[in-house]
Amino acid sequence: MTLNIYNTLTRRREPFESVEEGRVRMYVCGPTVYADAHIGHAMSAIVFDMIRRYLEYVGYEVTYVTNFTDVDDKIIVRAQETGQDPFELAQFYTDKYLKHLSDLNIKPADSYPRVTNEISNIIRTIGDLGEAEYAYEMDGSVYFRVENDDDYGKLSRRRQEEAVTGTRVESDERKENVADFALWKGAKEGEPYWDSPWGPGRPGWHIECSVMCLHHLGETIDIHGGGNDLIFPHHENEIAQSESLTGKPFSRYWVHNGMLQLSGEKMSKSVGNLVTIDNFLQQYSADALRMLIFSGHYRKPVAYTDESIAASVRSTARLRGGLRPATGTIAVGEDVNTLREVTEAVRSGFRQVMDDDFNTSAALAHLFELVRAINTARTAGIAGPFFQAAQDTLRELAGILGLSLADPESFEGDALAAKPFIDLLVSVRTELRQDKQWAMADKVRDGLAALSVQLEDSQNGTDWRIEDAT
RNA sequence: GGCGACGUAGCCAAGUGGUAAGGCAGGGGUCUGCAAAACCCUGAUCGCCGGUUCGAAUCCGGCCGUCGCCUCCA
Repeated sequence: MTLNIYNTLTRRREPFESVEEGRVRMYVCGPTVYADAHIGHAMSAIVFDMIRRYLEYVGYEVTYVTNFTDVDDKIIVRAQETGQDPFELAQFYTDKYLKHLSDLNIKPADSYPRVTNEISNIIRTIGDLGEAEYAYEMDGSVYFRVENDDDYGKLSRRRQEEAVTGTRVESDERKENVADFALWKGAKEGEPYWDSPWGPGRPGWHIECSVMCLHHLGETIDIHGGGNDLIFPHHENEIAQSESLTGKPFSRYWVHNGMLQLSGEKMSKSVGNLVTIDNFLQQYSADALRMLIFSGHYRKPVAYTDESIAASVRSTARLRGGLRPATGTIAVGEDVNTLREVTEAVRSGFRQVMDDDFNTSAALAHLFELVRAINTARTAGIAGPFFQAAQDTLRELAGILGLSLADPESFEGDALAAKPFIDLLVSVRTELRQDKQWAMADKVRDGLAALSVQLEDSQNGTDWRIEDAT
């Protein structure tokens, strides 16, 4: 079985082959840090985290780089509005975003380059582009000369003329061509700047990613990722810059995730229809968000609604239920063999569908199949190494999707503090039940349920767990 | 206007030529003092129209609808 990945560049699924055998270099466009990140940003980070984890699972050594755009127009505007220093503002949101990544169970990148740390490389690269006639200066700014790049538009499948007929692009600059874009922006009064051969200014948006890729990963990387709203102009322009400079393919595979939607349109800061990551995590678990995203395909849009997230919460709980401990002692026999077979089938099935452009939805279906087998086995009294192995497999495969399957109570301090009291109530209720005082026993149970503590009676006694909405 | 994606049961969603995975919700049942959890059973011919084919949700054409990009954007 080989991994196939849909490549935006060719609009086809292609067998995955990395430049260097056994190693994958991937770069994922990160956020511009000027405001709280929302769960649309989280979706992108989660999708590429899953891809990274899967690549590692199938044996690749992955070098994962994701950047921060920490100087740009929006940051400057925001800083002016709030009277803050733009660099402090960017630093604040960078730190916050890093915290979010960790809260969302996203594996740390190998490096997190920032534009402001790459200025000298950027200036040198712009200079090289200028020498090669791909760039020209005008009034202290430098532009990329699209006309000299003969395959410009190959990623977005757009021809230059078409960009012009859109007419929403109003360029009041005297660029040679309206499609030309800034590599270096001359600083206006009051804006942060760095000195350059073209005077004080700052990098354009696209050049940073080209330079950071080149600097941190090399001339040709394996996977370049981001949201599909970046295809044009951002990634198109990155290709133009990088390939004009090196003469080599910039990235072998271009991978783009679909947009997270709220009320029927793309969640975005400019529209204002957003749920911040902070907000989300106050109410739900990181697993629930992953479940929502992975229940569909990463390239398709995902609708965020009360109903869809509620369903994700429930299905996450179902998956987690597969990890409940064995209750019996049977370690051999036909039921054990069945469990073994299902475990193996699920393991290979999972891989097969993930190999097909990361079909997480089908992968989850396999996980649910395994959960059912485990639950059936538990009910049949199965325990021992094969029961353990089935649960380990569930944990491992869920882990590839970045699902922690952590019991919510384990990370809720309040629940931990309440534990002795709950245990006490449960033991009192057990005595009431032994005396067949059902009314009182039920009152205790209902009371606890109202406080989100769900009791479960079984032959081995009474279990309880926090039944929260996450 | 240009480029692109999508339209599958109440909801979410997989499935790229051979008679529709999975999850959530609902109904019935087993278990239980009752409940919860778990397990079993239960539902769709795939936006509409036409075409290709022995055979199409899957291919082609048209129409309708939704979304993305074309401007900052994960």
